[in-house]
Amino acid sequence: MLPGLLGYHVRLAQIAIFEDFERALEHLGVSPGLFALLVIIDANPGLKQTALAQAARIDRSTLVPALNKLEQRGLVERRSAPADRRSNGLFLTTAGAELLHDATGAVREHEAGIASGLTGAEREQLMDMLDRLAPRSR
Amino acid sequence: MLPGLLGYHVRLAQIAIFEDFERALEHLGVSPGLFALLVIIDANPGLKQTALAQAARIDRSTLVPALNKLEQRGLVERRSAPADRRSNGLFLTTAGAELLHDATGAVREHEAGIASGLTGAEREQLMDMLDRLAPRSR
DNA sequence: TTCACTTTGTTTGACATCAAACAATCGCGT
DNA sequence: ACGCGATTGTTTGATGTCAAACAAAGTGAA
Repeated sequence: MLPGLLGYHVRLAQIAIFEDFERALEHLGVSPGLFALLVIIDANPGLKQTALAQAARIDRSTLVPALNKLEQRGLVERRSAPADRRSNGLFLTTAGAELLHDATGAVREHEAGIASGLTGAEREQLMDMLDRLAPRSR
Repeated sequence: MLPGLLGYHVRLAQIAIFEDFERALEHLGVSPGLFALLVIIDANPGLKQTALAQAARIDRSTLVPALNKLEQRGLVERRSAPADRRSNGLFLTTAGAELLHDATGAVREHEAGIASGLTGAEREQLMDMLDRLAPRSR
């Protein structure tokens, strides 16, 4: 039964990919979730926490301890916005930008590794088909 | 950056599929994880807990509260094995088998829904490519 | 202006998960 | 027969996640 279900294969692939990602970026202390946060902040300096949570597809409340960790490690800064004293603008520190640079290189190698069983065209097609899955939920 | 990564697309697909699954089987109180357990027990009556955990790709310790819930709901039985007093043989009750039957029908509809944007051939190809991902981890 | 409603970040509670430690039991080698 | 190591199920602790509730701050309508 299970081997005929798309969700089963997607879940197994997800587990395998995240395990490989963790292994590839272990020396940098970067998980898939933290990497996504760094990438989004880097591309959108000054982003509010709520907006970052939406972009990263996690709950506002889940983001809080993650940002605390990144801030304690000196990778991200929360600057209270002058216009709206409720919200924080998020910025990468120099150390954060450097770590993101190193992590990006490691992620590229990881990506090549997990896709090594696929041709370039298959890889594109795979991402395309994944995006067309579960249309009701999008 | 993120939209070029396989892991990103797989994760989004995974979230969407599980959300749809939850919605489709909400009336039965069956999550993807519990469904997998029922399917595996049904196909392998008398299975030990450790073996079930391996088959379902979860930790032995994670299985304990899940089985407690299934047992409390009267869907699964733990029968202590006469040959090895450490282990429990797992069996579906009549109620468990009936629930699994209903759930299987709902899962078939769910599967058709999430795959509605794909042709049958694409669906097969998608599962095949997912299985060829992250070869280092298999 | 004032007051209800919304937004923002945070705290708390519930739950799934893994890893480590544990007692009970088993099995094997001597 | 005995004892050491492995196995089995469980408990405990840490982490990541969502949902609900909350205070502080902003917004808009009467």
